[in-house]
Amino acid sequence: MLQELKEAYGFIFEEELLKEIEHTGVLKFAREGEIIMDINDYISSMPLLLEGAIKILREDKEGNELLLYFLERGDTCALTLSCCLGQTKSEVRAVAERDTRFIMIPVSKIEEWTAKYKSWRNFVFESYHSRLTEMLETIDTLAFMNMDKRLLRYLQDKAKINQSEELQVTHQQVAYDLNTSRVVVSRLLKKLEMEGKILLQRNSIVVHEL
Amino acid sequence: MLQELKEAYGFIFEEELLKEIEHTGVLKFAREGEIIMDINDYISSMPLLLEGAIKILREDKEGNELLLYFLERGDTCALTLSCCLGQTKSEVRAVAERDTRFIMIPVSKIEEWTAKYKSWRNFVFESYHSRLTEMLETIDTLAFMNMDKRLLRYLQDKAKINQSEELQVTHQQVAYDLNTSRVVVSRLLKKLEMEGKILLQRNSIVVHEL
DNA sequence: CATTTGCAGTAACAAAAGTTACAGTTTTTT
DNA sequence: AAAAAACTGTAACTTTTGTTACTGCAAATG
Repeated sequence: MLQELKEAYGFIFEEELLKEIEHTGVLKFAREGEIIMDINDYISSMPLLLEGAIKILREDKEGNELLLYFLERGDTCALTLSCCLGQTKSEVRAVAERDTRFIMIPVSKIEEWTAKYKSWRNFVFESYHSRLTEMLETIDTLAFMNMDKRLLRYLQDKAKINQSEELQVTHQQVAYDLNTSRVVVSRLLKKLEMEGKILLQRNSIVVHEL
Repeated sequence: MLQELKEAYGFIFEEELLKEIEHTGVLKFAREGEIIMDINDYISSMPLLLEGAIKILREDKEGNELLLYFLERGDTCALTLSCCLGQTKSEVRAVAERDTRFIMIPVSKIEEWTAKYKSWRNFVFESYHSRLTEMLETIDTLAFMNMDKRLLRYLQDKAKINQSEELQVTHQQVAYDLNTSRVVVSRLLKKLEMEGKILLQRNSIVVHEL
């Protein structure tokens, strides 16, 4: 585990903290599609991503979903952090976007390290900053962009996070993430294909403009 | 200043910290409508609200605006905090919703107190939590609600923050906050009036359901 | 191999939101 | 007092998004 830890966090944390993480953290693994954390779950530990990617979703009372953002190696979820420290339930759902490896850190250590290590404090604040920024970007897309732009942006983000131009998704899955309908997605995808920005295949979308 | 400080923050901060705040903080005053902090401003201090209310806005490249949330007594802006600590430019605009009194705390002290006072650490984390929660609510309204619901919710929030059922606003001002057009606002306001939820007058809207 | 299921394409229509234009007020300015 | 500016209401129309329904095709299943 130490080797993997160093690759993802060696540049931010000092040797001693890495050792502590290795010692107290619990290594976990989630298969693609697995729900790592759900809405209303009580959270008592936070994840440090080693490999893979996680998508964070919001849901309303009717069960409509919306993708908030992706997490990748070196990230943690500030919303989870916030839940941990405030002893509240999770406001979001975390789903493995790909097969994912991560380390879970218990709340007690989070607080302890905040007092003990400056690098950890910085990491925590940095995480809050990143997540706030990503939430702002999400708000931007919702408030200022039409569905066609949102869709293209989504495809580009997803391609980046999966490190592949070819996305193995159905139109329905895309529709869920964007909280719209399958028909709307099919329609706009066709338009994007006409414009030469993507290529449509059965169960897969190839994104050209990255 | 101490008296005012105690009223707003006496229950959260210990005596010693209150004294430090009184000593290093700079008391400021902003008239209704005044821009307290703008997009791309470099931020080196964070505000603690004593009296009044501030609205936080987002803007895109075309100049379209969107209200994110309100701050009131006892609040601080986690986005500002985040900017301070990360030495980055402001991502949002802060405008005095009413005449407002607040204390500005320089970055150096923010960091110093984070190490020194547990109550301050809690306050900082609590602020992050509140702001993340409010951003999530903003996202909910954008992603899951139609304009009529968003409008009613906006009016209720605004009435609450201004501690008055009667809002002195024009339809155009409402339209700016919700990033829609004046005509749409007028149309939906009329519908809300028909449903008995509000009363329309020139330059003012009376909100019944709170 | 026949059947069922899941996926994509598209038409036709409905609802929500945005746009343009103009009229009738009230308020402010000159 | 007359003119200009600001505010609201509304009609008519467009664009965007959502919904329903049906088709054809591919993949999975028995």
